[in-house]
Amino acid sequence: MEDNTARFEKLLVKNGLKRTAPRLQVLEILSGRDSATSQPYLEQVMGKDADRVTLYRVLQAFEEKGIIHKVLDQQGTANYAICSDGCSAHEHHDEHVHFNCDNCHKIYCLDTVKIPALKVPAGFKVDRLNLIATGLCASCSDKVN
Amino acid sequence: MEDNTARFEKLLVKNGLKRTAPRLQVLEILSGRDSATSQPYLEQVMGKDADRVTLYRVLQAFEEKGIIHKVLDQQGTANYAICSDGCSAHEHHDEHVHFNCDNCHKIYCLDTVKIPALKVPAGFKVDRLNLIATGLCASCSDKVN
DNA sequence: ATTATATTTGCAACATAATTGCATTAAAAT
DNA sequence: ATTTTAATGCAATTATGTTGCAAATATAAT
Repeated sequence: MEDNTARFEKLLVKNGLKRTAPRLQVLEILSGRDSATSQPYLEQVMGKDADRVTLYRVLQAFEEKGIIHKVLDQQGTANYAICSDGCSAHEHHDEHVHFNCDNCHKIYCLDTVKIPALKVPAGFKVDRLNLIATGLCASCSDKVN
Repeated sequence: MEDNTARFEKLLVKNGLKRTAPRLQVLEILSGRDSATSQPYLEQVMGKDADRVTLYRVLQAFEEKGIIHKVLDQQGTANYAICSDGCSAHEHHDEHVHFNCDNCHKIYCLDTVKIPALKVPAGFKVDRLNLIATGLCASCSDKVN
């Protein structure tokens, strides 16, 4: 599947968004990475191809439509990853665990790991869960040993 | 136990920190609240009693010593809460669940709720866990009904 | 009590991150 | 082709966090 572009264009149209260069570029970059991508990184890679403000707005629009989801890392920096197919504007299915590596600082979406059920005190109504595990990723713990 | 001040002074001395007005004030404010407190709120309450920079440094020093711990809310804003007694500079015991209310935006430390054990893919080494639940707190879900 | 010291504070300047308004441009609809 | 609507880029502004340094203050030493 080399023709990502066509796929992305469809994705945009489906969500009522126009097919513009900055938007396609963001989708290309995000899809080409195995972990969530920080806003600063995107900004750096895109360079002068797109204004900083445009990037913010693209990310915001994508998030609202459920095309991408935001994960905050330990420092509170926003990181973005393309949502799996189940996501939509109204129903995010990103309740999987995010893994933040202390060494390479990548953020992995561990789609296979589900967050166990949780007992909360009476009266509390849980709507969403966000679990961030920190430590060493498989690749980095290999190198250390 | 109305004499918090004496208690706080001891806490500072124990951690090799001098007993200064801004530090005591931060401890007073944090201890008087039932949920984690955001940096902006602290800044607002302290007003011109302390410089913004001082506040940052006080919070940083407290965190390093294990006197308080930081929780990031959904927006990535730093929130602080006094650690329970088990905490120290070297060993934070803040692996409990934090609850972020959508309505009042308070952050509760649910000390009683433990994070369930987690299965991660081979090679990943988990060091710390941070689980944020979002929804309605007991007080707010009461009001709604 | 006074002085010495080491820490802490407050200020100024700077750096980074994010938002808003508005004119211009580009995409889609007619 | 023209119109309409959405998106971009720029400038200005606000929020957030950091650093260096001189002045002030808490504690230890005398």
